[in-house]
Amino acid sequence: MKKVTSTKKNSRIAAVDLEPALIAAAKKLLHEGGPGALSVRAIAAEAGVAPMGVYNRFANKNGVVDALFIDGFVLFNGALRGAKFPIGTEKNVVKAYLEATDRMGIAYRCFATENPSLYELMFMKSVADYVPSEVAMLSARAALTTLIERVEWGQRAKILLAGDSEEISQRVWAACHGAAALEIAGIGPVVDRERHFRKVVATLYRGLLRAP
Amino acid sequence: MKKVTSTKKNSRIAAVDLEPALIAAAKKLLHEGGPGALSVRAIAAEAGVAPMGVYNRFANKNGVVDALFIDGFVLFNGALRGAKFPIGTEKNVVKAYLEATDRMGIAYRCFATENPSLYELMFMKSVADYVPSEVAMLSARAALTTLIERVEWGQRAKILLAGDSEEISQRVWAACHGAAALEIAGIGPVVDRERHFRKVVATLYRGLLRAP
DNA sequence: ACAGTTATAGAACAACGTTCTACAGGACGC
DNA sequence: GCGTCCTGTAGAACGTTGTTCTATAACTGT
Repeated sequence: MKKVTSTKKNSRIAAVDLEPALIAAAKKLLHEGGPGALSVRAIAAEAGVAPMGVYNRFANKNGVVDALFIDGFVLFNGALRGAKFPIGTEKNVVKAYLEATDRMGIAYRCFATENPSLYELMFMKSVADYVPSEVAMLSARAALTTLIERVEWGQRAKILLAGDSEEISQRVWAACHGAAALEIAGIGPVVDRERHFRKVVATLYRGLLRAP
Repeated sequence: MKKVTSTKKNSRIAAVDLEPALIAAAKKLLHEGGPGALSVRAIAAEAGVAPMGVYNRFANKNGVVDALFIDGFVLFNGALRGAKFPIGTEKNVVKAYLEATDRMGIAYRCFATENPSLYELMFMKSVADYVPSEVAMLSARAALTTLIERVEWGQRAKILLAGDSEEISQRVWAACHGAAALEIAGIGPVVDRERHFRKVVATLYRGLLRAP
């Protein structure tokens, strides 16, 4: 084990930043083998360390899971924010807005289908006995904020119905999550899953329109 | 172990119909302790038998889970069908129809919130390494059929948009499931969960209306 | 250089799903 | 009615899990 000499006093720096290494190892295992492959021994082995290495950095296995959870929501939030949003100068604002919501739906689905195990971990309790920590819940909350901003934009532009933007945003989230979750679980007869997902989002937004 | 004398030839009947007893035991454990409490040893002990009793009746633990899955979908389908549906003689058909969809949404949410562990098992992969069998998938499919019937009713009455009723029904399902899953997972800031759930369903159906 | 702290590896423990191994007791041919 | 077969039973055992314990080795501050 190579150690890094520390400059901080009264503290000892461990093997080359083991904490990120463990998280990276866990992420890799999760991605390649699903939640079932996420064992303390496997994580430690992947990071080239003994199982105790995990417990020296985290309270327990769920501590690592929590890190994945938080990291996942950062990625998730970034994916949502990556969907270009109309500035408001378009001639047909409603059309532009709905196209933007469509892009965001696509981004949502892409995140879920490209990282199904991560998505399951974040939303589907796939890791038994794991309950998100307080800070994890905050990072989840941050992702909702993105949705809220989009909804409030639509409300200000008089495109969407007025009302509690937090609650309305969660309606959007619920629709997206439902479609994504059923797709990941392989439940339902729908074959063209992407089209279906976009239809779910579009239908919900149609229901939110001020003047349909 | 009390045995039941058999009249069938060349077969031996085991302790008082152990199979249903094991399923009942599993159901009780799931309901009281969540998916984590569902262990082969616990199921067997609850049914007053050795762990091998499980393997004599089922292929493995997932066999029991599959039974719970199927049973859950029968219950679920019954709950959905229990929501009274308009016959079509009402003076305001649209209003009656939307009230019926509201009732069905409430029934959906009731099932999920009253049997959260069962709902997780059915929809949220809460039992690791469990994949529903073919027949289990069929029972899940049967529940969707109920939704399809309701949607097709609305289409025939010219209330809802025309289109692939299977796909449209799954949109409804996705919205319901999304709201239920987020509620069970405790994700999202919404406080009045019942109101929110009904809003989700209502918003989606508004998006499906022919003439809003 | 020495004392003290601390992360480490590896063994150990309980519980898990599953398999193996005897054994007991009803069902069948006679 | 009797002996044999078969089958469901209990209990131990195996490998793996999360977690804890223990002894050791190595860095830190003086």
